[in-house]
Order: sequence, then C-alpha cells, then structure tokens
Amino acid sequence: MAPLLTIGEVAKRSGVAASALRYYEELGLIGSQRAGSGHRRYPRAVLRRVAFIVFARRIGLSLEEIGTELSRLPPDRAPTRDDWSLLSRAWTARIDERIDELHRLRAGLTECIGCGCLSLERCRLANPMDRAAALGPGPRHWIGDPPRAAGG
Amino acid sequence: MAPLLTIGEVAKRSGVAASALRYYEELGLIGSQRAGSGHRRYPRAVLRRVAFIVFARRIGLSLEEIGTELSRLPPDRAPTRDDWSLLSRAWTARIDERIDELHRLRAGLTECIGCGCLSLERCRLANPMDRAAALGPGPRHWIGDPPRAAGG
DNA sequence: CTACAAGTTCAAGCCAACTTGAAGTCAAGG
DNA sequence: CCTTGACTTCAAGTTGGCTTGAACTTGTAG
Repeated sequence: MAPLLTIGEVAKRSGVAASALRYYEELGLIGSQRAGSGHRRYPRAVLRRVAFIVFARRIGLSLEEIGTELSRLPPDRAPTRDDWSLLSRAWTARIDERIDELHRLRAGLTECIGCGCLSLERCRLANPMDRAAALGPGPRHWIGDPPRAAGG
Repeated sequence: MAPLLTIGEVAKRSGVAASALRYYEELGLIGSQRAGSGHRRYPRAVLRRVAFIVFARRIGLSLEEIGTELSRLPPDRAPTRDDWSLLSRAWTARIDERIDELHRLRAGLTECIGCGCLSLERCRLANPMDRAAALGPGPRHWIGDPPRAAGG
C-alpha cells in the first residue's frame, strides 16, 4: 500500500470523479503534491477531506462555504478528531434548521394544501400572525425566507 | 377586485417574478388567457397552483416533476381539496425520506466525523454490514445513494 | 397628446458544479 | 520499441431555473 495515492485511486476510493477532484483542487478545497512527472499525488488524509466535502454537499453547503469551513482546519498539522468535531458541530444546527423547515413544509402540505385552504395571503399557517407579510408576499412561513427561491 | 389578474399582480401576490411565471407557462406548469392586447390574464386559481410550485420546489422537486404532478389534477374542472390532498400525500413520503437522510447525515457528523473515525471504507456507520459496498464507493449509507452527487 | 409604467417575444446570459473534448505527456507490460 | 491506459492542461459544454436585454406594443394618468 503506497503512502501516496494517484488521482485515480482517490477517485475510486472516494466515489468522486477525477475531474471533480481537479475542480476541488482548483477551488482550494484539497491540495496535492506532484510527482516529477507532473502527476498528482495525494496523502491518505485527503480521503477524509473528500468525505467531508461529500457530506457537506449533501447537507446543502456550497463548495464555497465548504472551503470556508475547511480553511478553519489547522494548516500546520494533521487535523485531530477535535478539529473535525469542531467543524461538524456547527453543521448539526444547520441540519436541524433544514429538518425544521421540512417539518413546516410537511405541515403546510397536510394542513394547508390538503385541507384546501392553500392561500398565499390568508392561510394561518402561511401567515400565523400577519408578521410574515413584512417579509413580502409568498408563503414565507413555510419556506423560511429562502435565499433566492422564486426570483430574488 | 377584478376577476382576472395581470402577470404583475400574480407576481406581487405570489412573490414569484414575472419572468419566472412566463417560464412556468412555457413549461406548461400554469396557463393563461390573453387579453385582446396579447397581455396575459390569470384566473385567481393560478395563485394556488403557483403556491404549490413554490412549495414543491422547496421540498426539492424539479420543475419537470412538478409538471408531472400538476398534470394529475383534473383538467376539466377546478381542483377540489381532495384533488390537492391526493398530490400532497405522495410528497409527505418524500419529505420524510429527506428528513431521514438528514438524520443519518447528522448521525454521521456527530458519531463518525466527530469521533474521528471518518473513513470512506471502514466506518461502521458508512458501511454497517458491508452491504453498501455493492453500490460502489463513497459513504452510501449516509447519503442514501443520491441521484447525481459527486459525478454521476 | 404625451409620458411612462407595464406588458410582449426572443435570444442570450448567469450560476454552480461539474463533465467533456482536444491535444499532449507519462508509466508499465511485453 | 510499442502500445495502452492513466495522467496533464485548458477551453468549452451541460443542466436547471431562471434573469436580463433589446426592441417593440399597450394601458393609463395628467
């Protein structure tokens, strides 16, 4: 088992295409050494980093956000379990938010659309205390005022 | 209160940009009558349809999927609460799936990355009974074999 | 009548996250 | 040496969900 991996090996082990790995490197999410030939050589630690990226993508973070997160890992030494733990803690909050939103959407589906009251303006779920109106039109309560849904 | 709405009115009331509404029409998700001038005129019912689209988008359906769903509404009469209810029921399952996935991701974060064992191949969470391996590399258990994450 | 806002079509642009293709280099087996 | 496959860079293409711009028409207030 060689100490350094080729891009093909990392691709196979991580399930991430080689082209994507090059792209991640271009964005600075991962790094590589080069063999004399110019070919990339990866330390095994890159596998954990890539796994983290896959995770984070699936949770819904953009590559830019992931880059910001990863940049908080210590550059001078291999990350410890505490380092990873630190990153992951912030995310559980984010996951929970999204789960909450899905619960709201679920409630909206069954209680609002299901009951036939789906209204953009008057539904009590969409606009429980007429506060959502301040945010503009649309079912703000359900969708949790998303970044750029529906043309922002 | 006029019986028919202009595109600007629908945009304001739904929170969806006029350009998006035209796009939805192009895709057949909504329809419009035309005034003699060529301007679009929408019956009020379109607001509910648009609300449904916003909902569905947020849940994670593509516009194509939404079109398929909407096409199941009766074309010959105004949809009843039962019609809407029928559509929405299928979605709660979908929402629940996504919620489950997020719970798995959350578990992966705290139990796996947090504990420092994040491995693409050997982690018991990633690969509880070595069955995930059949699906190919990557943390299949967490990500639930996504449609096209990481280069499909 | 004159502005000006709001509407129209059509084509093109944008963004993220990659993939694909072209054209060339490197490594390993026979 | 030759072939084959894995690798390199760089530019351009893809997909989804729109937005933007150009060029033009309609509707309305003063």
